[in-house]
Amino acid sequence: MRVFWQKGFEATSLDDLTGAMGLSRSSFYGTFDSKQTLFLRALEHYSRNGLRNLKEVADTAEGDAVAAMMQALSDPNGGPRGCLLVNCITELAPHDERVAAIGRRHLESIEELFARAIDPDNPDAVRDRASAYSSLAIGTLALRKAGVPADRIDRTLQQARSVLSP
Amino acid sequence: MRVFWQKGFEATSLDDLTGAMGLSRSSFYGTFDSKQTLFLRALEHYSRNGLRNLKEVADTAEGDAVAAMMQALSDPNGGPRGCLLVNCITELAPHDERVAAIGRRHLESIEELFARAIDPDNPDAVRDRASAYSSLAIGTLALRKAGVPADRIDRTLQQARSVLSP
DNA sequence: GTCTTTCTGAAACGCTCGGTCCAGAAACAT
DNA sequence: ATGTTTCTGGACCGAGCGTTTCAGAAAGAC
Repeated sequence: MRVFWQKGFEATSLDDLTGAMGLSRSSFYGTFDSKQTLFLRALEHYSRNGLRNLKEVADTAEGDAVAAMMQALSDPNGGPRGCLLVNCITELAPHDERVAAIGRRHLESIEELFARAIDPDNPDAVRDRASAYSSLAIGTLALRKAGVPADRIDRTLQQARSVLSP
Repeated sequence: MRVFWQKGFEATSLDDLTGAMGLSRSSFYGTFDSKQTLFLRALEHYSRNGLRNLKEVADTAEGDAVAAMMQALSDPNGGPRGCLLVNCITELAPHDERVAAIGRRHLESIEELFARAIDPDNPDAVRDRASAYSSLAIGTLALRKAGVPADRIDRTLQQARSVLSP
């Protein structure tokens, strides 16, 4: 998962994978069906993990939970290259429906977490606002990858939040 | 440019390019230095074109110019796969500073167009808001690529705009 | 016409890719 | 120790990649 995260699917070679896992090629193919299969499993794993972490951020945030979630999404500290699933959506979803489906499910879960954070009693009513928050956080990932300074991105998020808040 | 747009850099082969241009391999290498060089030129061309179009959308919009711009950015009708430059930022910018630089310049120009549309007299004062608009539009591109229905995306944009408006 | 320059189709180059194969090492049971 | 099963390093495969090369066609100059 970590290798795919760093390099993307196409740019990751079998040698990269076996090297990172300490496996020989034969063991690799004895354990996994193919690079594709491993990749899809890595995506599922990433999604589960990411959603669990985000939920924890939302639950343990002191003060504004939405702000904490946006910060976590927009600045994946430790994550080597933004959000793995967003990268994959951009790279592969238009040509691979399985990837698109995993990505769709992941994004919808994020929106739901936002909606619950905004209004725990009536999350359905704030669904569109939740969607706006998550789209905004995802958008800033592109800025970050392009090398826009972190403080400018933070100001953007802060500005958006202060206006989007109820 | 169109081929790179559809398939991304890595997935585009020399045969794809020469086929689309009606050139033989020798003519291709006689005209361009390499796939890389052609790619960077295609990016520059795309950026120029896209900014010109967006400016025209902003200038000729009847009613809310910001809304028209966001619609244009988020739904690249005719564009085969979202915004070429956003795709490239995701795929290549972390490993190629030249791509990152072109992307950064492009994003900054988009923000400036938004700022001018929001307040022609004092664009600098609304820079952060402009940045939020463009990040939001870019974020929805990911939703679209993942296959989220268009009407949901439109509602998201509308919701965000109505709250972000001054 | 002929000479010169510019172009181009096709073959080939060296390399890397994802995936397969198998002789033999390692582990285990008896 | 022996027989059986499980694993693995490394060679190998066919295919595709970006790039180079070059004989010969096309075009132009005179």
